[in-house]
Amino acid sequence: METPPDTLTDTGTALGRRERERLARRRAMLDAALAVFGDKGFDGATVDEIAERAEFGKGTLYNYFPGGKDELYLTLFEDVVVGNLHRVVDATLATSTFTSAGEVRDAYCAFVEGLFVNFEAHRAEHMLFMRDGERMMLDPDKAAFFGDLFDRFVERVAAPLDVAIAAGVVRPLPARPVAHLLMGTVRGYLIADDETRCLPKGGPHESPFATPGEAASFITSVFFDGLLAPAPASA
Amino acid sequence: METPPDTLTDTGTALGRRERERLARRRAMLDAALAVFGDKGFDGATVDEIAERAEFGKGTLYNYFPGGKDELYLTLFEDVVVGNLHRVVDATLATSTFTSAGEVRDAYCAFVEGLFVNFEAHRAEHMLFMRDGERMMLDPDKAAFFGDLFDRFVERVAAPLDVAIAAGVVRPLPARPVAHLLMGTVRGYLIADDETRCLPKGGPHESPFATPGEAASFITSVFFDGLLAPAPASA
DNA sequence: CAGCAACGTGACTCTTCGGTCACCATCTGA
DNA sequence: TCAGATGGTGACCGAAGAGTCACGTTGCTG
Repeated sequence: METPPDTLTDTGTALGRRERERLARRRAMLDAALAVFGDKGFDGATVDEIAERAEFGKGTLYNYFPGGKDELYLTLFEDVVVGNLHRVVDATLATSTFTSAGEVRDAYCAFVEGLFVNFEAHRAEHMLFMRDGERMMLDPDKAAFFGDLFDRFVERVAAPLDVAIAAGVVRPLPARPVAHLLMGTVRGYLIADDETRCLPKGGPHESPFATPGEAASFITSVFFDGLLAPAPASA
Repeated sequence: METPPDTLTDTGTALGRRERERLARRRAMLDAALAVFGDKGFDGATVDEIAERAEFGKGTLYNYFPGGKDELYLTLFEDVVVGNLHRVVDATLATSTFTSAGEVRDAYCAFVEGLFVNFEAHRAEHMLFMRDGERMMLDPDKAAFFGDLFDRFVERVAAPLDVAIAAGVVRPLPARPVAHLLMGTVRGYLIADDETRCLPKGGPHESPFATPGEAASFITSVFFDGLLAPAPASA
């Protein structure tokens, strides 16, 4: 399963022991940061807690990440977006050719389900993205960085739609706005779903969908088939 | 235009001068808090800045809002949700009866457009909601408060759908999840749209829709008609 | 084993910010 | 005009947290 030299995950190949240990420590710090950020959000997290969780002194942490809190966050953020989200696209949308409506629907349904499943499996990472990404965009320097990452991702979601539109199986709507809308919808759904999690069980807040698959086909159904009842020809 | 004694906006009627001044000051503090929260977010805002902007001493502010920052925020939040959002529902969805697909579509299109217009007009308030509402939900005490407000709102968005479903003009999907989805979508759209605002003009991030009306009919079109091309009977 | 370099460490500093309170202004009523 | 109440004020306090640095430890080299 040799992952390509993605970010800083690689610990396997023939590096000196020194270097390997260094990378392992770096990794441990990122893991700890992820857990804490995911739990408390960016502002709520403290460098002390991250260091403690990683079982290192705070100074050590600054040796590895001179940029401190920000650098930790940005590194993780890039990991999440390029890592998880693109992996889901790869698995569901990358190789599609789309000659029938069913194919498009299925592909995007799988895509949305993939996002949900991935979200379940990497809740902390995604909460980072959901909760704090917004605020980061306000910083003019960082805005370009985040905008770029997100755009590249949306582009990959939109491209198959262009194919489907060209094939005439999807209405000729502007593909990028549709992709944006789909992502916004998924994001909105996940946030709402996450919010219910903090509330007392059994209340009116319970999510109506038991599995990611059900939630995904619900969204897909709305997006692809629309809300309106088909023309009442067969009354 | 006598608004009902909504929250704390009422300054008109026959109260003693003392009381009127008191309310006016309170109002000024809330306005200042709104501006600062909207600009910097909850964590970024400081009580000092709010007090300064309201042109009062910090102590005075605590005389009026003993609960401090939290109380200011929660008061504003309730204002936004019960005020703005419910007003939009009142204006677009409240009196609908729905006997045709066109009526439903139009009503929800007007609703979404109303949200967009309202958002433009009250950007600061809504940024509050968008950016920090999420984080507030994490606090178990406050979660119930927010969940309730949001639920009451979603309920009002969902109810007309039930009518339309009963009338057979909308497919029998679960109305509350659909309403949730619609709100999530609008929220996602607004956030994405807001993000582009911080980026250099003219880049690839430009919003493709010039007016709230265009954006609203785009969303409505996707939601009601779906993405799929109609069956190619008339080729 | 001595000397040295590399590196982890956490106590410390410095800043920021939420919240308090003793003090003072102003207004009221006798 | 004076006493007392009402209420605004900002200097102050304590907590919290980001980032630093002089020190100690480890392990390599001659």
